[in-house]
Amino acid sequence: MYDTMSREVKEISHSDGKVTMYCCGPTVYRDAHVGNLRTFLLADLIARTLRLTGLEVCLIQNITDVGHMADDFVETGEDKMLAEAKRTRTDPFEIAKRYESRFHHDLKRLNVVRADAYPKASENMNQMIGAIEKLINTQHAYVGTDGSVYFDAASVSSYGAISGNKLDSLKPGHRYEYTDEGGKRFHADWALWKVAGGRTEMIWDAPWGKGFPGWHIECSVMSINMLNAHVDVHVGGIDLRFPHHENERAQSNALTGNETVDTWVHGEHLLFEGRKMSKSAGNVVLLQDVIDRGLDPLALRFSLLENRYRSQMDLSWASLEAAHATLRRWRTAVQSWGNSNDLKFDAEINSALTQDLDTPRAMQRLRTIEKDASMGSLDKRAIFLYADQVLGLDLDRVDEIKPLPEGAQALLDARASARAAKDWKRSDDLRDELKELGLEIKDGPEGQSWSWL
RNA sequence: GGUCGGAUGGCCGAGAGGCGAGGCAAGGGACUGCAAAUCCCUCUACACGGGUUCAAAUCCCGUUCCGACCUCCA
Repeated sequence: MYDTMSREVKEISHSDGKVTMYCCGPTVYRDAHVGNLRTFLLADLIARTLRLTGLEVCLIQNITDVGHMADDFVETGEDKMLAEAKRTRTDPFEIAKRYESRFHHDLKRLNVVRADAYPKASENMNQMIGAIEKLINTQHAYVGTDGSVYFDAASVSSYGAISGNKLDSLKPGHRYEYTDEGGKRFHADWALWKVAGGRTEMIWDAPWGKGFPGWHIECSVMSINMLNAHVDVHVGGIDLRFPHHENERAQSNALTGNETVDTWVHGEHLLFEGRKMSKSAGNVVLLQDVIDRGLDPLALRFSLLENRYRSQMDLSWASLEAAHATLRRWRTAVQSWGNSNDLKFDAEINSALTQDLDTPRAMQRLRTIEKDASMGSLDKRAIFLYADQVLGLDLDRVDEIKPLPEGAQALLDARASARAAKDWKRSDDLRDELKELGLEIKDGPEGQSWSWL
């Protein structure tokens, strides 16, 4: 995989065949949109590919339910969680709980294999406080003049290694007006613990007074605690490269005394119809929107697989519809190739996936196999099923046998007789009626057949 | 200003120095009572200017344009 820090494609490390993975998860104050899901899918694809090669994977994905945007408290006036809570007049923990369960629901619909654990910031408060104390004791952090605790960026000499940002060039003034937050010694320092100030909700007791943790510390603490202080692969969106991962790296290395993360993998952004997804552009697309259009949620997965994770990708309804059509065609084909559950190793698919996760090449290989007249059906099916272990498109899915809606059978029979009598008008009308019940009618040489729309 | 990516046919998009990915859309055909589905065919491109090479979409230099990140973000 391509490592953002060394800027090269490198082998994933492991110890005794076990790979530890960490993926920065969602802040649960709203639904994850399809762009967020692209990053979560990336972690899934890496984990599945590693497992395909026989490695054992332990994946941890955090859930931020407190503290996000704490650094920005002064500028925006509100924490995202609390703002949403206030807007909907709901307890902030209720909001977190609701969106957390929706997050899991979306992942399931996208066939993302569950992580081994989903630790929450709010449930790791003591560990975070302990880590902050340790950072203070080792001179990496200090209590600022406002009572909050800050990390001393300059105390980690290699700060900036991931993003290429140097402390000097981070000097304020280029794009943003520097707003003095008051308590810091140095502009690049960031908060580990914010004292509550006027805030009354989502605050905890700590040696420095009631308050809440900074956003970056949770990932350091959870990854170190749950993965035995070493992360082989760390996954996240490209925008987290700086400052989140830069700060996380500084904290983690200060806590463990060595390079905690071996490979930093960043997924590029997903655009929708040419523009970055944002509320103001009005082009935020949720998985539910895809489903509401009558598309299989896995059509989204299909579309995402057709692009490299390191490239910006432009998604559109046209590409989702194309993916949906091909997905259906593949499932029909796989079904027509038999019902064996055999898997067949394919060198090209294997090398495409294991060399920096080249999913488009794997998909292209499947298209070639689909058309290859010299290959037998059983082999085709076995290779498709082999690839599906990573692609996760449910290629062997057989449409569930739902009972026919009431009256549908009578309509089908009536249409069969109408066709026999060459009463085309009536036949077409009946076809329309059946369509409204969700049945698609196809006339073939052996008479009519139907399938679910 | 700093750092990093891009630029490929109507559209989306792979490209590993040398027999032109693929998909979508469109047009034509086969099959159909019609439709749908399926199959066949057609449309053949690499931002611009130099360079290296027998050979460049691919490597090098320059130019133009676009995007991302640079204390909100997946």
